[in-house]
Amino acid sequence: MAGRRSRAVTISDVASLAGVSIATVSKALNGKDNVRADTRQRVLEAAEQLSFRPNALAKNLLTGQSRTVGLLTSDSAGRFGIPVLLGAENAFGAGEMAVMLCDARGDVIREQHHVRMLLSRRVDGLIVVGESTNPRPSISRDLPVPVVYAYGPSDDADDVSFVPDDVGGAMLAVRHLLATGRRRIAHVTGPTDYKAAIDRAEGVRRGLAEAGLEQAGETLFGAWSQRWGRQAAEMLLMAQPDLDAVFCGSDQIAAGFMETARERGRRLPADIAVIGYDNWEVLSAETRPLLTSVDPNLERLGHTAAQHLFAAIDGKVAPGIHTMPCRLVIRDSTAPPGPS
Amino acid sequence: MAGRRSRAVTISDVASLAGVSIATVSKALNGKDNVRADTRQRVLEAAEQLSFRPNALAKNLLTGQSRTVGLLTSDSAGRFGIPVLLGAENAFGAGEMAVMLCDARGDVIREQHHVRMLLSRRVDGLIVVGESTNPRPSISRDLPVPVVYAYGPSDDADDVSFVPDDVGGAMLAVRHLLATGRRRIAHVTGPTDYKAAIDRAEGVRRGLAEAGLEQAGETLFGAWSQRWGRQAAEMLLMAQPDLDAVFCGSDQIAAGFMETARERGRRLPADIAVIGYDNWEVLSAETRPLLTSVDPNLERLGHTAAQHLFAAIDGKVAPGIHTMPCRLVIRDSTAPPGPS
DNA sequence: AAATAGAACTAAAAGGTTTTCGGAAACGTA
DNA sequence: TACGTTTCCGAAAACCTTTTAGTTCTATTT
Repeated sequence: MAGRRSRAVTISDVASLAGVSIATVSKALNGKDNVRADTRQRVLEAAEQLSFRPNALAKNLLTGQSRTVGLLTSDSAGRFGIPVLLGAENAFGAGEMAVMLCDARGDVIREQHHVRMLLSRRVDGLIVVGESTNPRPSISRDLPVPVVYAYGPSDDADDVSFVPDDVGGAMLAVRHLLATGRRRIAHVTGPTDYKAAIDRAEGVRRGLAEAGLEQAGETLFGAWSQRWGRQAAEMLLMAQPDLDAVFCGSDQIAAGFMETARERGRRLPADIAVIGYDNWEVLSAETRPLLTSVDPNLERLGHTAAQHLFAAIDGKVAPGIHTMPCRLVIRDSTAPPGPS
Repeated sequence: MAGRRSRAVTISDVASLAGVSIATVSKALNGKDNVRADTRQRVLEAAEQLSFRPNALAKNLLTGQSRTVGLLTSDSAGRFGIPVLLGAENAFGAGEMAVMLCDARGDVIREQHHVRMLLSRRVDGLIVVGESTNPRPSISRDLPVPVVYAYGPSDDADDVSFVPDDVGGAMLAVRHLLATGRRRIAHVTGPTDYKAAIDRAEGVRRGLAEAGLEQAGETLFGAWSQRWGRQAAEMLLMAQPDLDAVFCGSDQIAAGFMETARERGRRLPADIAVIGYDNWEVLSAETRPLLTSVDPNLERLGHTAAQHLFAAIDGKVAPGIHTMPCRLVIRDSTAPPGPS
């Protein structure tokens, strides 16, 4: 066990041991000029011997920058926050930046509390991760540091937001279905109070319009759950017996749909092709057949958000809502009907 | 947008505005004695007016404590790390503690890098979250701060580790199956190189031994996936036609098992009861019937780990591996066979 | 040998806060 | 008035590092 509360070793300790001034130690350790090679060597050895680590607190106090950003999330489950965090950490990684993670659990009070705490620690910037793609109240007003919104955009057009291109993602899916010969395409998605559901439905409309086709029935709005997928399958298979493809608004819906479709004797993907959304490997890599899915590229989104936060810290701001392209991960559930 | 690089307001600004010394401001703001009520009021108003936030960097430099802990995780997906993080954040929350999250992605070099970075920032302690319950190399040697291991224990018995009680969790499951009248119980679980799989199998053995019963066939070790659950179901239903319960080592395995069992015409839970492990709501709340599952209580584990880290920071260490009890979440998949 | 240029090094200040200690004011008592 | 006691306030030190401006050393040139 650790915990010896022995006073931490400081730059002066290194200086005494090496027999030089602290200024020289600082320069030697930071690779600055005007230090003789053998002196630098002596300092390095002394530092090594004492296992000296410069106190970042002191350095940061001096420079006024903490080399830290706050990541404020609301989705405790981490479904969307985590990939963004990973991307951000990746972008910062090499640069010795640290991420302080705070989960507000959808509570405004807690969020304000966290913001205050982060500000008093002098974070250099903030990334706010929404729990959905619905716009959320801005917190940037009167904050002394730049803020970047990821996944859920700010409702203030002057803020910088990065969101996945749900319309484009849905179009990718539809185009792929059309390219593999499907023509009677239905769409099952989540609740109407999710912008993601509305956007994806719009993408379907546009994708089909491009090809001069009609959607097979109205978009079915429900929930993001597997259960709704099963329920929608019952309805669709009954109402539209000649359906040859379904684009689902989430992998969960798709998993549910496929389960019921199989039970009802439809061959997948021969009779009906299925595409999901989110490319949540837990599901998409476990369905039968393996599920083709739209991947919103969240890790890249986080990466980009972090890079832009960097730029904003340096004063280069690019306000507005930036939509980030999705990509389609093609698996077995959309193989062409084929002769097999 | 924010980003005005106006010099941050300091305690001196407040002092000037209130017409007192900075010492008085400090005392007034921190609720110390020896400051007259009206003076304190004046200071508070001045601070409010300038929206002054004390610079935590300066305070921490002085006290030598950063009121920050590092959370080092290896499971990028966050499957286990996140609940632990939430629990830890909860435990710290009120106390103005902050969490710096670092993901090492299973890379030793990256881990060391992160540890160095955290130490130079003078974190008060470290929580290390393993990616499995297998013991992992200790990092506590020669670290100047206390370390607590969560989920994956340290291989050094002098360290403090908190792990879920997998043996006990499995016993809970078996006892529940026995209590609902099941007698021919099989066990399907993950790969043998996971301690979790071994432990749960051991729990099954003990649970059945308590009741003087034999396990229905050998434990089937495979993978943690749904696919393996389906495969195991094929084998089990063939080899042991009179099976009346299956305890699965993960919810994914259970979901796969149930899917195939249904396809093979078994009525669930009438013919066969099923229990999963992890209580991963994404799955357990979506299976048909809803899945009874052992919940390893990870959030509580994280909470406890954080509390003990606190204690360790204050010098109270309790070395050893502490196993934390699981709880059984009973849903429909284990309803008694009943007359219905 | 002296002068000079350049390299190598150091003293000191700065950054914002808390805390200690000494001093001043206010008040009561003799 | 003189003195003691509280009560309140402020000056200054401490935390640890980086940077600036200045000082000392070394080597080269005259």
